[in-house]
Amino acid sequence: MYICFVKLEEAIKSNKFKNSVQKAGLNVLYTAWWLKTMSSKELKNFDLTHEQYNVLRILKGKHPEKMCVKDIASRMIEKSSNVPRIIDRLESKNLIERGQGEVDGRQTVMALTKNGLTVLENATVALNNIWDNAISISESDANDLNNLLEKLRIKE
Amino acid sequence: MYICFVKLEEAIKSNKFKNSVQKAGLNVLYTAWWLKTMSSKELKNFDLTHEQYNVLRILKGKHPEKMCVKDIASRMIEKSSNVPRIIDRLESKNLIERGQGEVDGRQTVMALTKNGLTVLENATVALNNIWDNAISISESDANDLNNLLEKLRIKE
DNA sequence: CTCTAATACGTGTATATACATATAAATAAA
DNA sequence: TTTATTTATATGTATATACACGTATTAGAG
Repeated sequence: MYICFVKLEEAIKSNKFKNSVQKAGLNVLYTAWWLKTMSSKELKNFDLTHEQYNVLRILKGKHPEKMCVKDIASRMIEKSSNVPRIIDRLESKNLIERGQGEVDGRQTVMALTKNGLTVLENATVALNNIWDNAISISESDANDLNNLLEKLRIKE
Repeated sequence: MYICFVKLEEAIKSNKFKNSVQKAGLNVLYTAWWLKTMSSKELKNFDLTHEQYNVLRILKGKHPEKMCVKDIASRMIEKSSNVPRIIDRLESKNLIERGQGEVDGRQTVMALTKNGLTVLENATVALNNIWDNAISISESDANDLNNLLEKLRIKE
């Protein structure tokens, strides 16, 4: 269904790793690329990019309350995302409504439109389906994976 | 030293996951972003992007033999990388030398320059240092992580 | 051998990342 | 209050991603 090499060695045609830690880093990068590619293909059916979907999903977390740019940015997976520009595109597609903050005049606040909520919900169903079908790992293994990834990121 | 939230819940300010599998997917995406950001900051000292470094590293694998665009592309971690344009930038910085393929006239073949090899080697030392210091996981845990990631990508 | 199809690469476009800088509003300091 | 500083967002630039399409060259069918 999707390009996917199970073995990292096959994916990048190399088996020269400094150690297992370096291999794990590259494996995380490759797996992330695979997940993003898979998701993006599905989201294309809804005329959404991965990042646009992410913003919509974050907005739904507070719906129908409005959120400001900063709050959205702090919830993004990729912290260096340029939220104002992602918002531009969502607004031009009438998926969100944007206005000036009333309490703080510097803020731009926004919320999902009715249309945005519908698109998000449909996209979510499709995306959940894809993930359920493509990711073949048990809940227990997923828990182990979560623990290992958080172990990897620990700062001393 | 670097922005890093150990717990995913903290990183994306959410604990509403459909299940552990979904959380693992998001965790992989966040960890990949963290690794890339960390690496890019270091590579900036060598005026290289993550992707440019990746191409140089691939070229070194065959050095001093020349490689064609297709061979490089097949070894990239992110398969949708636009290799010709990454090459443009490496050539303009005199890190690689590019020419027409002799056997197959359609091919563009290239190899590291002396300067490119030096830059790559220095960047590699710095990058290995960063990874050794920032990634706090044992070889044994790294092996488990590799197995789980490859399990996740298995197609039935 | 000629014509067609496949392949390798380059280029164009929309969107995103990463980061520097600008602008306007709010807060703090004098 | 007036000024200085911080904060929230917008904008600009270089590079990258994702993908469509164009072009030249090779390979294959007849």
